[in-house]
Amino acid sequence: MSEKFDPSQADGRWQRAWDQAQCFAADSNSTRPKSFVLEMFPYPSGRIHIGHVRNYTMGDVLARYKVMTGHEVLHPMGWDAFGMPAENAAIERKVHPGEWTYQNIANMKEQLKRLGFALDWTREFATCDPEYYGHEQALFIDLFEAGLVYRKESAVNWDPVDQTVLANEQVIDGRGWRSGALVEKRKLSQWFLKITDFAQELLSGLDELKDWPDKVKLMQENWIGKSQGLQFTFSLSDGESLDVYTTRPDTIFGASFVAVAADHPVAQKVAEGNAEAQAFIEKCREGGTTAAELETAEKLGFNTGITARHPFTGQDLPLFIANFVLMDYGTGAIMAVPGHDQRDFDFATKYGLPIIRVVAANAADADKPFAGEAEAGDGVCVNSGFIDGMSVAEAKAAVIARAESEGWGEGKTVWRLRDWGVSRQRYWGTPIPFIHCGKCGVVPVPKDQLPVTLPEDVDISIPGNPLVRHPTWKHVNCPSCGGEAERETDTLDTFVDSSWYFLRFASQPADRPFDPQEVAGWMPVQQYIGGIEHAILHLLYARFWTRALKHIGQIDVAEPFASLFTQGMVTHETYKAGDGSWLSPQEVKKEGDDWIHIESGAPVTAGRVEKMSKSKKNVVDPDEIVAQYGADAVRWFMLSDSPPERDLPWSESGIEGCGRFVQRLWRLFSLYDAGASGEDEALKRKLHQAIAAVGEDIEALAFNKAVARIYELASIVDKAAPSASRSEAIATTMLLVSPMMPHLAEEAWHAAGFEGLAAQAEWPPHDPALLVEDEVTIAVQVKGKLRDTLTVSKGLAKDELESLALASEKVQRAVDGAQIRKVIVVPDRLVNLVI
RNA sequence: GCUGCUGUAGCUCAGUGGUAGAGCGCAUCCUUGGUAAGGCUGAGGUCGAGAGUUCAAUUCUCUCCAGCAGCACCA
Repeated sequence: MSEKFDPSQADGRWQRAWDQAQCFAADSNSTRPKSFVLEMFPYPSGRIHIGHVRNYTMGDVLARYKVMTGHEVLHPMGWDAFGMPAENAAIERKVHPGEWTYQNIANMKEQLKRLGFALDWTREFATCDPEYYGHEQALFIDLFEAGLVYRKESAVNWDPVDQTVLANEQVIDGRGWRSGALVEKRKLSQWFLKITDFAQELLSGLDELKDWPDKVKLMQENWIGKSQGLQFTFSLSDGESLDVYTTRPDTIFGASFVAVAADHPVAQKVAEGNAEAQAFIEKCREGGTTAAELETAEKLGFNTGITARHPFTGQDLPLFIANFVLMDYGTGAIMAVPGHDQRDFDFATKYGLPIIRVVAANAADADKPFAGEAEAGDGVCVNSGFIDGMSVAEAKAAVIARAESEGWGEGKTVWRLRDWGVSRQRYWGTPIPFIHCGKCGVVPVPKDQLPVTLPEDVDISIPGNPLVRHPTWKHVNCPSCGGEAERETDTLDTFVDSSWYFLRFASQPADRPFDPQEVAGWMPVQQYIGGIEHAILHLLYARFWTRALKHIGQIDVAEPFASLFTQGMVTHETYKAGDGSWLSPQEVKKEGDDWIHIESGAPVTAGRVEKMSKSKKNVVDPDEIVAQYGADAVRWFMLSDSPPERDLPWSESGIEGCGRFVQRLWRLFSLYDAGASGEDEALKRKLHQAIAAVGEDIEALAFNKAVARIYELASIVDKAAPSASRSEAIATTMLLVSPMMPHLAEEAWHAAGFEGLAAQAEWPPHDPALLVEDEVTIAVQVKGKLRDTLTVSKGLAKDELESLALASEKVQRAVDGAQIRKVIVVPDRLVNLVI
């Protein structure tokens, strides 16, 4: 064995060996238990960043561990390759988006390979491969035929300069993020997926996801936003009627006014003959919608002069147009109960409207005044006619029942979730496979004509969708009547591409999207790992697609990801110069307690530890550190220190320490001696405890704990005297670190003379009998304070422990002749003398 | 405002109803043919604050404080 481990030549050598042995190609026909380990596939932006390295290292350790514990593992990798950055790059660099994308994929694949990930590259694909998106088009048509896809006029953000629709996130302060043009609301015919049909399923399905973080489930629950209440109709004084929705029908007797949104038809009608109302509506529209603005925005209203008749009391309630009522939730109109809703309370206070108590802690408090704010809590109904004395829950049911029997309202469930608009007026996406015919309407492209591919000869540098202005692409004959027709020129939201890619990883027939049998063998994904930023959209869409495909009978699994893990970010310190510009960590140094700029000597502000980003200059390039320290040290660092779900602060000393530990293990491994003899019982126990603990930690994704165990084991083995037991411990340690430091493990395994690859070796079994110590240390306390310890054999009887404790000189001194009132003996743990 | 998570050594984190731990960092010493390094030894903790339960609380319960994150005029 050489004296140092040299990653620069060992890493590549073992990576090639794994390739040649096809170690990580998944066999769908294997009889072993199957395990599908998946990390969220990357967008091919050009370079792997450190967050990818952390994400994929975690999945890799689990995948390698699963291989070693006898599983047939599917651990694939691919590319979420459609999207806007490719179009932007095309504009900036005058290259075709496809060329740019595939070049990035080639580069990033090389980077991933240098990290030694145990990936099945035979199943690699990019979502921009016509083969992949062709199957996606087929699935889209299937969903259309099942009634889960429809078209509807919908208001979109339209950038008049770039001639495109923008996502909400791309509109900043009302302007297009790139053009800076004022964004217009435009009505366009858009494609939608009926995710709302699955709202209840997606909500109740969360309960079955035992191995998902509560945080993510809660976020999805909020997003789906189920609320139950009463929708009912007010008769208005102008002869019309108005529907309102409330989740608090129990407070209906406390309603003192009615309010509609500025965009509500009732408000529009009032504005027709009333300039003042018109001006008020305009003012409402100007209001911002950010959280901060909402926090401080004053409640404003306009009294229409119309009144609404209360269904129970017959009272005439004034009807306001109010800025805090939203058109797109419920019916866009509310009954306002100032006593029990803070917004209504603020409004009523401002406009001098009655504030009536209808819920109180008990009947005696029926006329208790309000303490300056609304009371939203539970209690009993008061001042409320026939529901007086009922609990809030009883009253809700009673009011709904009465409304239904009298025919002026009904119990209703309202969802915050909206149908998913998937139309994008973009080039670099999956073409929506439909044809518009003047005679036949919207006709799906016949499946034998799929894929509908993107034309290559496009000029993307001028604004607008190149598919629209392409000379020939959109002109086709109607598949139904044969007449002249036009292709749909919208492409699909890229979230569609990532909503079913795991199925394509599991099964890749040429003639259909996937094979249901094969999918059944692999799905659901046993462990999915990715960033928390996808907690809602991607994970909800993927759950929806899976359920939709089950609904139309294509697969038999309802939830795609049995277990989800959201890993933390990699962070780094930030530094700012006096002029506010960011400095990289290489440009600064610490002098005493202050930071200074190395070049100029000027003082520098050490900023927060933040997510690595180019703009803040606190990035570390994976390639550079792999070249410097080797893949194993980098992988080890990604796993050590922080728990995987928390942020990991990058540090120079940390990676150096990891590099040293790799060498330290190498020296330890070089002590392996097949001919050593002699038993070391104590070492054996430590070894078997470590085997069990490391395995448990990896299965629980507690990688930092597994790392700590290995540090501990390495110290113990290092200090042990040579023996057959020590050699066994050294060889076993090679296997224990193999999932985390696979290159070092292979090199040592090979140098020690073992056959085969460490990556394919069996995970060392542990002997449960060796997990318990045969000697234990007993604490001896006097009045709960530790006075002495005793080392005794395990399982010693209580009375023997007691007499041993009393015999202790230190204990006698502490007792100091006092009378012992009680003795507490916990076998194998302690003796406590109470005096 | 609502919801969730986190407070243990200088830093990053394990852990436990009964003796407070690891890595890094720091200090001392040794090695100077493992050397842009290796090793020995060591210092360092009111386990966020307070109260309760208990023979015994860092651990269980409650209250509070601080930090982080998500959601939010959702009727």
